[in-house]
Amino acid sequence: MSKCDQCIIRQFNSLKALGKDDLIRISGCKTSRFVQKGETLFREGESINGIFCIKDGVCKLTKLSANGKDQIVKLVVRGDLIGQRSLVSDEKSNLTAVAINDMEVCFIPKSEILHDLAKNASFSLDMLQDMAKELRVADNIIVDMAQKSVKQRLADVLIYLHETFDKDNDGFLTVVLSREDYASLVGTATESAIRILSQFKKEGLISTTGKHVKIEDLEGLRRIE
Amino acid sequence: MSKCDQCIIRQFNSLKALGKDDLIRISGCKTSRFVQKGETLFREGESINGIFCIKDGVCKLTKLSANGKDQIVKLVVRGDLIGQRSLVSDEKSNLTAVAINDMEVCFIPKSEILHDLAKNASFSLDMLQDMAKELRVADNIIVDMAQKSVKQRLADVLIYLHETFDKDNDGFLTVVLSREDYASLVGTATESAIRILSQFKKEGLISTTGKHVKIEDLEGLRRIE
DNA sequence: TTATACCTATGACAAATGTCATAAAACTAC
DNA sequence: GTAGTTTTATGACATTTGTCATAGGTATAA
Repeated sequence: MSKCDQCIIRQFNSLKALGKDDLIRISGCKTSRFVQKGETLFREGESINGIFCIKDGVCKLTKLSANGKDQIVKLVVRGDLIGQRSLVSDEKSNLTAVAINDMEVCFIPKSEILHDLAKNASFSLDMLQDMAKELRVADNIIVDMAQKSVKQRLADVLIYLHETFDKDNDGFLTVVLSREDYASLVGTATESAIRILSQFKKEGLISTTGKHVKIEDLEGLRRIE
Repeated sequence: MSKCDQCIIRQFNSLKALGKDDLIRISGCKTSRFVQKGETLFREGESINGIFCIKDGVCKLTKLSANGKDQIVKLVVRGDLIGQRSLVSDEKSNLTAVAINDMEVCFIPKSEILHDLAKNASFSLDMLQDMAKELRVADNIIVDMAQKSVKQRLADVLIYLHETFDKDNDGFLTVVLSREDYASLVGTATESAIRILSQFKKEGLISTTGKHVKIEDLEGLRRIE
């Protein structure tokens, strides 16, 4: 089993604030797990009792809305932690996590993390900063949802994907989302997402092959209004 | 000048986690301030360099959207703290704060709070929990913005106001918002908000006199879809 | 490979929401 | 109180978005 203190992933999240001895202690009780594409990591309403550290892959955090549709609240990528909120507020998860890729995740039980939160001020400050950042992003999403058109939001998502994820040799995004996922990210009907993506394709802003998407004209997407 | 350790307001926020000696130290450097209705506490992009504790009154936190409209992200009430995010992430404010009522606020400079964050684990844990809660609320708002109709969102806002704020002798809400504020809270055009409020009035769900609103049929509002 | 299920695409239409114009009401300053 | 200004109200219409139906593609497993 790999050790946390030798894991480069932790450089990308709050775990970097921990010292070597803490990391070794955590190594001893963490579990590692492979999650297949489409598999559910945890569901809304479940107690997670720990945090997940994403070693590889991508997953979507969704929330069931009043009308029965799942809405994607956030994409979580390699290096991110999930479950901090439920951990510190000692509540059940408000979100469902589903793998979009094959993933590799580590799970650190609650007690270990709480131990560090209570003892290590720089660790809890780091986590506080992380949450502050998430909150700022959430504020931006709220405003965008309220004020931007579906077309703009979809363009934003494409720009975000382009800036966040790798491309293959032909320039296609390595994250492959269904049209339903795109719809769920921007909060619209699947048909609307399909229609707008078709339009973007016609306008030469993107190209698609099946579910694979390539951004052809980033500046054009930025100009969408 | 009143002392923090004798202030009941702190029971409602993270400051309750501080001990008497810390509170007395803070008392010594805090400032107290009256803010008139309509006055701006701080603007998006400014450095706040501390946190505000709302002793009395209500204010709106808004964010300028790409299309130039102000969107209300949150209402902040008596007992709430503002500025924690910018404080811990050491960034300029991402929101503008404008008083909706006459307010009384205390301002605690950054250095004092950081001192406590670094030293007092239960204080920083409390603040962490507070932010976790805000984040959960933000997730809910994102989903609502994406999935609910304007009418539903406006009904939600009315229910929220009814549950959060006091009523006068005739049952009217003591918070008085302009139609523009209502529109900005749900993310719609002012005319749309006016139209829907008129409709609610016709249906007997609310009654209005000028800007004053009274919820007449809470259950009816909950049934809106 | 083929059958099957699922996903994508598109048209037609309905419903929701935004925009512009204008009038009435409410608020403010004098 | 009155004049002037802002806010609220409402109609008419344009635009956006959602819904339903249906057809064609694509992936997957036996």
